Amino acid sequence: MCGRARCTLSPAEVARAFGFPTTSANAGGGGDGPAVPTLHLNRFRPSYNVLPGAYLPVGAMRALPGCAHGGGGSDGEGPVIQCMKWGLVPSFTGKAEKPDYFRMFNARSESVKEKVSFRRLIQKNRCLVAVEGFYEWKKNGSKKQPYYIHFQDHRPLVFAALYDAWTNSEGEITHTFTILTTHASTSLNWLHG
DNA sequence: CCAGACGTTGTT
DNA sequence: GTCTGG
DNA sequence: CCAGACGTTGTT
DNA sequence: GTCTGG
Repeated sequence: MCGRARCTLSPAEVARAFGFPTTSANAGGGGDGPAVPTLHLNRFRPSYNVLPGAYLPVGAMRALPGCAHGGGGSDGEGPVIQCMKWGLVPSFTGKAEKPDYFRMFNARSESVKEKVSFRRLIQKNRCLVAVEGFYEWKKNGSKKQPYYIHFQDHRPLVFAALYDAWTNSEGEITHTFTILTTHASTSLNWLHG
């Protein structure tokens, strides 16, 4: 499970985590950055306590509708880094509804292909999300203790995710994503009970 | 057919 | 948008 | 997911 | 204990 995370990664670190190219600090003269198109990165607020409803940089392979494959190098295709809100708000959500980012912030990979709300996104709406780590709470009697999960070498974690776009009654488009989960690794089993 | 839901966790 | 329940 | 509230009457 | 809000 993952419902709370830490992300203070720079755009270049995010790009590297996704395996996307970056500009060299030497050549540019102003420090390195993603060498792929970016969108709305200014909306990202680095935080040690990111929760659903907040923006995170997401990596995707953008393909414009109507140019599914074989188009030549238009800027509507290829890798892109875009800010999206954590917590899937499906495109079919009513325009007047209040978006609920907490209802679908995770999708079980074991069942994602069977779930009506997710399966339609698998082919064309995959994306990646990079964070430094995430939090799990352990119940000790009546108390809850948060633990921070991360790699010892500080390599970012890269989650598989699915995204969608929702348009509200004002015509504003909100991009959201859900992080795929899987069974806990054996080294984290102690945290799950 | 139409109406209504569409998810996850972790638990005894 | 797509599946389930009635 | 966690944190915090959890209500009614009758009013400016 | 259970629901709402973030």
